[in-house]
Amino acid sequence: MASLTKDLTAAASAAFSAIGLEARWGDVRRSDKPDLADFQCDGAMGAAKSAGRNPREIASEIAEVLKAYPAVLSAEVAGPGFINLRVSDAVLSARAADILADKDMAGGEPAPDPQVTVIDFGGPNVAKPMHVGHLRSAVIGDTLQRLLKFLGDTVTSDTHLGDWGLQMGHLVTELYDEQPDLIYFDESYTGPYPDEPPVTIEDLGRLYPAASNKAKDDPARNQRSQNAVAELQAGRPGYRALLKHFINVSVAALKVDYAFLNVSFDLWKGESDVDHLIPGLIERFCKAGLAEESQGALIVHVARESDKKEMPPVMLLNSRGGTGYHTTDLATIEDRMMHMHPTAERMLYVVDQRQALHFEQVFRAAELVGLIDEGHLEHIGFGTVNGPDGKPFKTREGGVLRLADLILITTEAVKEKLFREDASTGEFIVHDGLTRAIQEHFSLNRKLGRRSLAKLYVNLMMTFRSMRMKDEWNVRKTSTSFNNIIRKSTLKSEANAMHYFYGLAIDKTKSQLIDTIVGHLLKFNFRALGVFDSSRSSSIILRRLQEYIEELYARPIAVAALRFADLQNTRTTNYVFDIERFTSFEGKTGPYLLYAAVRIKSLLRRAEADGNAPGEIVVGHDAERALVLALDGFGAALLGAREKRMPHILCEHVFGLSQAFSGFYGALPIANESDPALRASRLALATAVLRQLEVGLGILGIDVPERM
RNA sequence: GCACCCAUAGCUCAGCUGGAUAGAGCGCUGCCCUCCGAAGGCAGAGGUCACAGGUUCAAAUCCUGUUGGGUGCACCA
Repeated sequence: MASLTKDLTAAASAAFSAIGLEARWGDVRRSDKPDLADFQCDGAMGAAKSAGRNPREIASEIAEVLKAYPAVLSAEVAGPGFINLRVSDAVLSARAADILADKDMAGGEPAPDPQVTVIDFGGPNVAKPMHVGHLRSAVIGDTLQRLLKFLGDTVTSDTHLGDWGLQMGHLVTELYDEQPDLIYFDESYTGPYPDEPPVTIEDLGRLYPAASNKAKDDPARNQRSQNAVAELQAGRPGYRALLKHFINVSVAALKVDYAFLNVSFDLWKGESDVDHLIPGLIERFCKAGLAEESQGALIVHVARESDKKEMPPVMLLNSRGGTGYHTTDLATIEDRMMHMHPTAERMLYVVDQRQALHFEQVFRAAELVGLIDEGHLEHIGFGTVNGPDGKPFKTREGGVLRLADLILITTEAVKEKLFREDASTGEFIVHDGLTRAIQEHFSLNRKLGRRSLAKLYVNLMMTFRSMRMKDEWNVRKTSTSFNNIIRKSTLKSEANAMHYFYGLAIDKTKSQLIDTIVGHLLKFNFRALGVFDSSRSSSIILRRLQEYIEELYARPIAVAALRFADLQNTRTTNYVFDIERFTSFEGKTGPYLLYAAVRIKSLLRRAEADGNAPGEIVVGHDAERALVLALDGFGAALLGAREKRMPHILCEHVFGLSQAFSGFYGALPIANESDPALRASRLALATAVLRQLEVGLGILGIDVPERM
């Protein structure tokens, strides 16, 4: 069964056709006014205009036809010619059951026109570390690949590394200046070259800016890099071997950041991979009579008579005989069209909006020379990530923010949110979910009773005390009251201190102990662990705690925060990066959505433990109706997001669904409902919501943990 | 200079193949935990949709112009 929206649209379209009007007027959507209707159709007014008839008359004719349709409970004409539709509770119940039964798509529908599609991520540059700008390409591109695959497209994703230009020349020459004796620079050497890379990722990060800065105001230095590129592109073996090392070292580092963000690729190709295709490609342009020489370069004119804007030519070869990204992009298109199985039908380039002109040029050139049919290359541009000043995000020092650092500060911001401090006692109140999660985590693996927790607490306090005494941490970072306690003169003796802390521990419950321990660890960012004797059992427990909090708890939240923050914005506009807002557990954020899903999981766990199973869905209450109507919109959201290549459409749906669930949850008992039939029905509804939420979030690259 | 994008609530943003009283989040005000995770819910205040014309029964949405902001314009990719 298709979605209700789709069914009703089909019915209305048929009704319009039946009275000799265009079917397109039958478009039905969710009603703007939930008190008046479930759905509405506004087509009568448009149809009336083009047919020269009375809109209300047409609307009532259509409404009459729709009334006979089994799914329609009522069809009323309102205002100038709106048709308000209501569907019965039985229809909503059936639709909900359908969605619940749909294990594969959770109520979505496959695309009507699946295609073999390549997604090009407009590659990170091998010479430069990934920065905030790459967040967008990674996250948007990855979401599109998940979305298209989910809807039935055959997708191949390719990082398309930037590994082929002046940047490589800079790396080669700067490395030469540092280590001229490396075997790679010996022209008489014929190989083989060592397997071990001569540089680390840190070296790359240092070499490129160094060379780039020097080259800026030293033309001779720049010339050296350009010459090195020419030699590299001409195939000098030592340089080729270096290139390979640079790429490998860089890719290894990139994989770490991408893995954190849940981003993966089918192909890790780069510009250098199509080098061998370039001579043939140039030949092809020449034979077609498209290439011409201009100012020492070989160019292709792509301007058209109808162009309003200036359209610079594509440069196949620069005046030094080198190739830039125009040429490699074209060669890459050729490569994909010739060598992919099945043959690519469409290519999406997920690259900064500022590259729009470049892609228009390349697309035109590709179409001119017949590499691909017109309209099958799409630039999926996106806006910049801005700082609070509304300008592209910069660090305090004015440099670009590295993606790795962005991930780090996001994770730290999440950890900050996991506890608050009671100002009067200096005790920590850790987020309820984390306490629960830890309790469960430890109870699964080992018995961690109140007694051992108390011991752990005392050990930790004693460690803090000794650190404090040695001034090993910044006093300002310590809470005032805790600082006061530790500085009490009576605690100067170790024996007294231990006695005192045991006293405190005895008064605490198990979860208070956990909160205090975890709060201190979060507050001091686990620094205390470093001074623990690693052989002590408390140290092992604390380390496992740290691992648990960081890997299994903070990380999923940070990923959700980061990905959702980026994806919920309209792809094409710039957005302001506000870490506090994104990591907030309140509002339209990743963490909120996770919370919504986790709460359902918790609910269902409880019901299961009580022996209560989901059953037949019987919709009755308004909150239930609203929830099913929200579920019904999934398919349209997915298809809309695919058609427009706009992930925020899916974000809107997922957020709206969790809001609808919260309304349902607040209005009605679910696991606590005493009537068994109602309870079973609501549990089934909750199950359907959870599934769709998990599927939707999964497409956004966000995994839902069991607890948070 | 030329071109493209943007301007909607105090803030951050949806809505833009024209449709009813322009939506959401944050913030603000008030209620709701002996009850399933209150990181929640419900209710409320808050808007000349930058400005001026035009098309239309109907404009935040389409057209023209103005102002203000961003971006790009062949040898870095």
